Amino acid sequence: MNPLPPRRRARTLAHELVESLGGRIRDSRLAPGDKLPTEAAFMAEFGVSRTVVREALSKLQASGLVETRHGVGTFVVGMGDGSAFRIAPEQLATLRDVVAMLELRIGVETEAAGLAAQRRTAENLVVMRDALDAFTHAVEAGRDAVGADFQFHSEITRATQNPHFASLMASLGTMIIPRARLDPSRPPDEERLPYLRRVNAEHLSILDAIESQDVEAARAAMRTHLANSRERRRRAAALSGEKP
Amino acid sequence: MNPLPPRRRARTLAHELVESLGGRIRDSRLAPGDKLPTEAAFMAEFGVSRTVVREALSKLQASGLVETRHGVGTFVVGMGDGSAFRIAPEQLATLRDVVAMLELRIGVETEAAGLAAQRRTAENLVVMRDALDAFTHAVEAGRDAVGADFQFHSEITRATQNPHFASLMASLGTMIIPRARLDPSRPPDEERLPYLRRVNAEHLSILDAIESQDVEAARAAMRTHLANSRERRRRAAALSGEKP
DNA sequence: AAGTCATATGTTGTCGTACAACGTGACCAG
DNA sequence: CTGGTCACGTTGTACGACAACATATGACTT
Repeated sequence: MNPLPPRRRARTLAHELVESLGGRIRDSRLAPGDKLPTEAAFMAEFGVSRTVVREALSKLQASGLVETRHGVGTFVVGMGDGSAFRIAPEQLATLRDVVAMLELRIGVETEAAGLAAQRRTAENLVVMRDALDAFTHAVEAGRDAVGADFQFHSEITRATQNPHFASLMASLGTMIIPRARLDPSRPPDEERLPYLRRVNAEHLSILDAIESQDVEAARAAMRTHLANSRERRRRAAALSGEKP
Repeated sequence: MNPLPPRRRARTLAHELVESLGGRIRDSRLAPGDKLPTEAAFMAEFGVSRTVVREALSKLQASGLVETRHGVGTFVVGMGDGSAFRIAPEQLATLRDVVAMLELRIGVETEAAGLAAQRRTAENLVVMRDALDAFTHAVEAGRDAVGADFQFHSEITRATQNPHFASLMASLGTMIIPRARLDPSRPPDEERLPYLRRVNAEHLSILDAIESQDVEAARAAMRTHLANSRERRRRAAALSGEKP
């Protein structure tokens, strides 16, 4: 089966334009200082209305890629994603996007777990245990456990003593958390309880491996945990009739 | 004469709206998860047309502050603080920073190599081979091979068919490349040649594994390659008397 | 009475046209 | 040659209309 089905048309026309123009800038078909075609030219080229063109240019402006001068035109100002990695909210709209996000997390967090097993301090362990306690209490009390979950994963990246891991995880988390809280496919409490207990068990085996400084076990436990999360997400989406 | 004359404060109506709404979000008058008023409500409140309102919301979207769902409304998604992952240039000054960067790359690119082995297209393979050819020619001619090196690694992340990997790699690369070119600890050409040949050999074994769709071999080859790079970097730094 | 489907309503997405505001360059008058 | 004015192209804003989408409402079926 194809794990990444052909992209669905969840994107708006303006998004496609942003993607297309952003690509032209990144591969230097449009260099900094160049003047972009006029809005009318884009209307003709892409067969869309001026509304769409203007919204696309507006987004590029906000991203700092281009600059528009009234009565003159729009100009490329920089090669954009130079050193700025952020996940646009609309890139987490579809199941495909969420799975893609989890794939990246598997890579980053598996390695982080391995490094954490080598380098974790006593204090790191304390914070992790506190986070798992908070997770457990939240689950049993029926409250929201997303925050504690994120705190646990976040502390693992901190335990690598490598600021890049923690920084990347932080920027990922700020996009993931609000989504998870508002997720419409969240099952009712009766189904959530065993589900969350299993997540908790997986967390514990990660913590055990890190505490005993078993690098390979930590990696394996983290990979298992995130791969399971991916499958759970897929199943929940299938149940609620979400299209792939 | 001056291609970019001093920018005057081009205060458009949309800009004022962006400022106003951005302020409301930052001082928590609009908390994450809240639903913003409808576009019609904004038209009435600010006395502007829907065009302006939509452009303002579009910019806020691009800034990652809000998210719009078709037929539902616009929602606050974050406070714009830690939502961007960027690597400050001064964070690559010391050997420790470079090693830390390589550790992150090991996590990301090892996973990317595994996914690439599963999903690479014929075109991906062509680009990779071209990049390695360019690398070889540059090495033999004594020219700079950093660009070709980066292109090879970049194409691997693209072969995952997962845009997040490619995007992250791109943002990493723009910081790494200029550094590598100006690296003062680069050994003279006599020492560089065998060093670069070995890098080339490692690249080839990665490509072989990806081509034959051997996931584990691709992962292992990539991990070996980056770990070796880390050690080579350490040794070069030690020789030139750099402090850890 | 409960569940299911169609419909109504509200909201965002796209389109089209029209005009105003702004910069630039060309043209013209002196 | 100099100065100013004017026409033109481009972006900024406005208004109106309809399509696409999501949710709520109510009617209908069982």
